Amino acid sequence: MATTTKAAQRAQARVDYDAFLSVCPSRQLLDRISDKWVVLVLCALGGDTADGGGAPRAMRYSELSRLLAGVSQKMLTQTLRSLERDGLLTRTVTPTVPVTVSYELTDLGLSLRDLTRGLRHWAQDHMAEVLAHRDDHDAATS
Amino acid sequence: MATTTKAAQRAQARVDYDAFLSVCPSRQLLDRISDKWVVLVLCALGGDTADGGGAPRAMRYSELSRLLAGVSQKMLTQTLRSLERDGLLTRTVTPTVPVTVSYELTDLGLSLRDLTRGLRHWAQDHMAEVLAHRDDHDAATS
DNA sequence: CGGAATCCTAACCGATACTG
DNA sequence: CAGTATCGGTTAGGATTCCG
Repeated sequence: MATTTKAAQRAQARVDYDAFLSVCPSRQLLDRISDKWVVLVLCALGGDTADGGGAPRAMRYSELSRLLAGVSQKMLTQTLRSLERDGLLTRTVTPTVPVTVSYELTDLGLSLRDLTRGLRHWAQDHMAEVLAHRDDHDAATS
Repeated sequence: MATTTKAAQRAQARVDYDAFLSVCPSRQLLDRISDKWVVLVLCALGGDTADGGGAPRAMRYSELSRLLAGVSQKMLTQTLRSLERDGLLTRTVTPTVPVTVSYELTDLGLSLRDLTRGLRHWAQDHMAEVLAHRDDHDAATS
């Protein structure tokens, strides 16, 4: 055995490359932010509906579920949990007869929402352009 | 058989819910943007390195590969292809002896980079805050 | 109502090997 | 150098069912 071993080389590489983006602490957050459902939940709770208007407001679980629709309750719950854990939203349980739970963005969550809103608007604004490029490319490489 | 059938109900639901966010055309773009490697490639080509400075510049495949490091060539190629297809960057092949390929952001890509840069900065700025919340939460739910 | 637990498939993604 | 092709492990994520 012994002799170099690819594993050792890989381990070394894993140390070397970390310089730029890999273990940068913001990477973990970036990964979290770059989650599809995270962005959508932020949009929903932030009142950033399709028309771009609306004020932030608390919403109940079922309300979110209905609004985001395409999401399974598993993903919704999972997303809400992680956002709560990170302090981007608060979860309030009201022990009424059938339990009532409402979610609301914190200041931290609101600040992030401003950015995700930008992403949404960019997507809307440049949609046509991107689709045009896509067609050109597909036609050229057919 | 016949009788309602859950499948039919689900099919109906699938039509109903599309109103808000599901089939909104910006959703497809949002999904693309919300990709980890897409954001990193944009940062790299946009000159948005860890220190936040730098001007956009063309980069070669191997250069990107080295800079992003954690990425496999499969993911890098795949990401670059999709970005090229969407017109966010250009791929230029120079038929030198060993082929030279360089990638550069288009205006469209640059406009998106401005947003992803914002995300990166948000992540850096609020990193500590998020981690603090996370600790609190973990301690409370232990 | 608002979840948690289970199962199970589809996709992502990394490692390897081969091409031009 | 800059890819493509293939295989396999890991995980995301959907459907279903049950619980407080």
